[in-house]
Amino acid sequence: MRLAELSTRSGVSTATIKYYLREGLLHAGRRVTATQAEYDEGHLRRLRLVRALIQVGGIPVASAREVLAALQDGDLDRNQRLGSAVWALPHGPAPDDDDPATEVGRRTADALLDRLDWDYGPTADAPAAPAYGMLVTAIATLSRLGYPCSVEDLEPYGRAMERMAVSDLDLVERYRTPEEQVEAAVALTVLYEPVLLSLRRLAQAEESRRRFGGR
Amino acid sequence: MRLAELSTRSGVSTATIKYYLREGLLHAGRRVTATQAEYDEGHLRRLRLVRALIQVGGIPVASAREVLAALQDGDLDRNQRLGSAVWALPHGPAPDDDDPATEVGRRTADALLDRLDWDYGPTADAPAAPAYGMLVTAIATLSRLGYPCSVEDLEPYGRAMERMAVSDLDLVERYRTPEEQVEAAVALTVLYEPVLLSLRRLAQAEESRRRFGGR
DNA sequence: CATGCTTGGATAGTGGCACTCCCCAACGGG
DNA sequence: CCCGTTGGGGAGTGCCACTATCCAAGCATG
Repeated sequence: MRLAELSTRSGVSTATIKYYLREGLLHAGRRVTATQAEYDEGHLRRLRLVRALIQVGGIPVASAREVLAALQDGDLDRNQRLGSAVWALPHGPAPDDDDPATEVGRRTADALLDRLDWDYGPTADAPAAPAYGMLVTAIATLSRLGYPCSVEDLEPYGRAMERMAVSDLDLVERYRTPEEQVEAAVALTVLYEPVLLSLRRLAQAEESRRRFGGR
Repeated sequence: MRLAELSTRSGVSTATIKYYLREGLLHAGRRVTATQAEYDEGHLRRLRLVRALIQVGGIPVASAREVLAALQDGDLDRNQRLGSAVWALPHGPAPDDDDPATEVGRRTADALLDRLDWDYGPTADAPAAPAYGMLVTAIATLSRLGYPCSVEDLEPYGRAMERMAVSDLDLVERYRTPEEQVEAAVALTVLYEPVLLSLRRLAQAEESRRRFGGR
């Protein structure tokens, strides 16, 4: 199909598609002549994924490019590809080690990961995952504002996420090829985030209504 | 204290503080002379909250202003204030009703909220909560990409969020005054989001490692 | 009281990001 | 042959979160 058809079928303007082509989020179509190119269903599928990551998942174009590059890096195995894709997702400001609250955050995070028996914190031979820094920063910020969150407060959240991860991976394993699995993992990681956050806000509203009354 | 001291104590540049004052995120200091103003601990506290919401919570300045305005709206009771504060948080693009996938999303969301026995969906007399639209959009996007998520898939996530909401509200009720409670609720809603998301990513990495091996 | 630094307020400018507009040369159907 | 359409590419736009500059009014010191 031509660019114009890719545009109407995806609902993305040709200008934006050309922008994504330039930015490397979409690979070029098969060149038919010097001035025309042919796109296929793969392009349409990829374009829909890109839009979903950017618009619904809210991730920046540059991060999306890295995530997608990791998806199809033939040099990596399945677990590594998944790791580097998630690694490329935005993860907020790094912990500020000049701030004393960061020390609290780091200790709490380490104790929590230890309690949960996960091993993605910093070690001698591997750098900490970006999500680890994100966790430290968030705990530090809460403590700076005077809302301490202890390991005991956090452990149930960790356990809940552990159960979700199991069902996420179950879902991923329904797909046969590693390519499909890695793409599914990325899509589920990013697109379940708004699902979780909206459910949390709805649950809070519901619980607040139950406790404090009214609507 | 003077603006300069507020700046050093908060770690925020005077230029940025002046910007927040202009944008109404921080109320003006007590005017001492025509060209000098005095700030207090309340300003420092508010400034730290603003920075946390914007930098760690990632919410835009305009949304932060609305959230903070809701916090101190004396005309509302506790539940309403909490509701309108959370209402003002960013919630992504609204569902696109021209897209057939939105219909799927809406039906799934309605069935889910019904199953969970929550009542924050759209009704005859009240508009849907923004988080409802966020949920519909996310489910619709997943289904458009070919990742259907059924009510059965989502219910456990909803239940998990229900339990989190209970412990969130328990934490909020530790505070005595309604002002403190509402501020705590907003801070916990926003700042636990990165905690949850980072724990989820770490849990996924851990589970992926367990299933697929390696590190 | 003169001088020179600081303070707070206002206005304009900066850099990054995600597009979006416009032009051009090359097709290609009638 | 000719005129509308296509793809490529660079420049421009609008928004956002600051940030730099300017100015008049303090205050501090000699």
